[in-house]
Amino acid sequence: MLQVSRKFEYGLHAVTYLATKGLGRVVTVKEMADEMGFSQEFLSKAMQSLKRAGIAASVQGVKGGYTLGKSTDNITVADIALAIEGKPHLVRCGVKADRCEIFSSCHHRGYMNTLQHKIQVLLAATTVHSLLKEIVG
Amino acid sequence: MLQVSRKFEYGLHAVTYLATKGLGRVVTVKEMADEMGFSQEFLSKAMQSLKRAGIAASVQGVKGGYTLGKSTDNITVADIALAIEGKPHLVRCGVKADRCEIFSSCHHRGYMNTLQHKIQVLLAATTVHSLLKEIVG
DNA sequence: GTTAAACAGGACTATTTTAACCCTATTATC
DNA sequence: GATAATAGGGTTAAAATAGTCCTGTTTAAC
Repeated sequence: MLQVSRKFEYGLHAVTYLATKGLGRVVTVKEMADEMGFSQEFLSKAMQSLKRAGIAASVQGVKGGYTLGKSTDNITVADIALAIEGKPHLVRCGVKADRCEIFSSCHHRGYMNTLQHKIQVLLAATTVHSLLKEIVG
Repeated sequence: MLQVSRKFEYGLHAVTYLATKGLGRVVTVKEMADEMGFSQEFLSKAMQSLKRAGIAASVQGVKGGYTLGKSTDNITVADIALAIEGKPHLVRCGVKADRCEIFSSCHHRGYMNTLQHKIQVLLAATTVHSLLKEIVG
């Protein structure tokens, strides 16, 4: 519970990997998957999500691959989470009200929403740039 | 992702329900399940977890049931989460290192740990007492 | 212009986790 | 002793996640 998905972990690793390679360098999914030791196909899905969100940019064709789509101080952990997992919903009723048996009488929706918002703020407070400093430093 | 489990939701509702009934009143699982409209058996498991953690107290036998085990300002949302879901692990390597393919070369463990800690602080900042004020007010 | 290396993405399968249920104790009241 | 409750182990069912497969498209190199 309250665990990040593997796809998100993959995506985060990929973004920092791209970042350390510099903006110019085009990196293939194969290279990243080999380097980091996880499924190429699955990482590929994560990259596609990141691309759609503008966090990564892709080059198609033979010499193709991915680069970052924005500067590292313009990408937050929250952006990556949103790109890969969509809007967060701490509780079920956030996804669909009918997933909650007691939607109409629920007392916690207010609290849960502010809690979710605070977690969001936490994620948005870290940019890839600041993450990198931790890694290098 | 980053969603609270149903068992936790049940537990939280149960705790606030008990709290509104007052410390003296012994409430059966059946009553709570009926009132809140969810599975009696499953809620029962949540109550057992809460009891083991001292958040709820139980009375066995015919007139038995549950009451709160502590005062409402002595129970935080973090306590309930811990009682029901155990120690939180935002990332897999927190559960078992061998669940992570790149444990030794991972760059994010530090960040993930502080992030988890901050979420923990967030949950610990809300007591059942303060939750109740929101509900009544 | 054909080939090959890469991304794009839909559809499917497998695995894991979560939720729910069943059944048998045990406890205590009447 | 009957009954109404908690206690809890074990099993099944459902849902979410992770991973695979396959086919198409793009483009560089030959």
